[in-house]
Amino acid sequence: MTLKKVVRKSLSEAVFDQLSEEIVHGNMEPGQRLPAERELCEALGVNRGACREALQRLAQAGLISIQHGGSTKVLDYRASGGLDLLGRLLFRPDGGFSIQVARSILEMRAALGPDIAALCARRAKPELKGQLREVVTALSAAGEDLNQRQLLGMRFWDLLARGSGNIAYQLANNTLRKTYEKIRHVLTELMRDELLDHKSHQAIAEAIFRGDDLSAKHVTRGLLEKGTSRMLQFLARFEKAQNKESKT
Amino acid sequence: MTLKKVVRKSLSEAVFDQLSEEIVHGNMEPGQRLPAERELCEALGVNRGACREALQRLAQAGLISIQHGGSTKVLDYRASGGLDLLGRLLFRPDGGFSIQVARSILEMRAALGPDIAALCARRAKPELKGQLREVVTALSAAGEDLNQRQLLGMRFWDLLARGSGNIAYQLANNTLRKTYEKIRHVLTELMRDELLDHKSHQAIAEAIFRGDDLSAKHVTRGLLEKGTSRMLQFLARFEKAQNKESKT
DNA sequence: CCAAGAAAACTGATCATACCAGTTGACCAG
DNA sequence: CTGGTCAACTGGTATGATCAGTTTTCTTGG
Repeated sequence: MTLKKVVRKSLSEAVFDQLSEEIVHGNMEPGQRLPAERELCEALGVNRGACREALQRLAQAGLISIQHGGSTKVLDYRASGGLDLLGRLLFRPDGGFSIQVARSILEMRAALGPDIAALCARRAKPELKGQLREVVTALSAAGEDLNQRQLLGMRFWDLLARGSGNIAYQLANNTLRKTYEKIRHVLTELMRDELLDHKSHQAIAEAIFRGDDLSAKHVTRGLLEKGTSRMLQFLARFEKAQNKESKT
Repeated sequence: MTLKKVVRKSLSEAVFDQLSEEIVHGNMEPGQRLPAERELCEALGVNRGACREALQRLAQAGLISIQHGGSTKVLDYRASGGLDLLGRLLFRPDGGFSIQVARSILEMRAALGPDIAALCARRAKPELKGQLREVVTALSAAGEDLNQRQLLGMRFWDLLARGSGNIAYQLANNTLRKTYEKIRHVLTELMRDELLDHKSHQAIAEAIFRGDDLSAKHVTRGLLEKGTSRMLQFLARFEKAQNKESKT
């Protein structure tokens, strides 16, 4: 039996979810006016405070623009949204996930990963190296437990991002991790090869231990490119099938 | 005469700014309890609604964790913050900016840029190529007007990110652009060489026009590495001077 | 004395209502 | 056509009450 954490949603969060979903996947055009707060909260059956909290959050996410006295307008999320939108974009209303967004994430990962590893090799402090060693040890002990390997993989990348001394990488990694956590269970089998490639993970760690940035970058690139191309290949086939299906 | 847009801040935004500044640059430890809403709004002299709006936004930014019934706790922004934190991290309380954060941003830009250009060369549609051509034309007409070249440069990168067909790059670019807009005026002279390197910009555009991804990547890497290393060099000198100063 | 359970105190969540403040657009005088 | 006035609309602030969870404290039965 696997127990799942009960999610309790506040009203403002429910409103936020509904509106952002409507903006991202619905039929709201950029520039379109949102109903006035008083109308909106009446239509949604919630008090104005909850409604305002949601609207403020939407504005922070770059999905709407609020102007005192004027009306609230929908923005083009592609031009003003932040990286945290990835999670919402990835999942489609029908329950599946967007292949285009998944590809985007994989490409970004492949572009950043090697540089993160290289910087980590150059800058990591002894304490972090120790933690990294523990993760590698745990990885070699995890055997073929793919779920466990995914969790350790996240920790692996968290450490690399931290060790890179690059705060932008750390923050981007935070966002990507949050997105990954939501989708990793459907990717488990697809990532099998990458997850089981213990040799690469070990080689990256060892390159970092000895401060060999070039080697760290090179091995990381190999690991990610192999995993990425494999997943992209699969996604492309999947996409084709999906298109064919949607044409019927 | 240069007119600057008047900024009007709402109460909730002021509270948000103050608290996030306190968390990021102040002395609040992760795990520390925030005062209860009722105390907080009294201490700040604002109503509870404004206070709650700010707290909800802080939670969305990954700076605090709110729990119904329990108390609100400060999180470790390095482990849970999103990329939009960059802007706040970049600027220090004393008015200057953090060299470490600036370096991070430059490194990220250097890692992403070449891949963005390559993907754009592979995927850009005719319409986007047309817009890109206009920007390049405008750049060649801008002469040595560095301010104008900065603006066109932003547009240049916006187009590349959009043309890459990679939504993650677009969203990351949005965040980086927002940060850049806040600091670009102090970087103008420092970026002189990069801004005036019209040859590289033109070469990137032309590589994109003919779908030559490898060339686009290569030229972009050259442009960014040159600009980055120059700025990093300067920042390193600056950092040294700053350290020396802080020791006295 | 201790552990289980009830009660109290505390915290965030929701609600209703009133009023303040900025924007917009229609209208009118010059 | 310009500038000003005013009414209607929109978001912002304020207050006070109540609901709903969590944490702490205290009681109680063993």
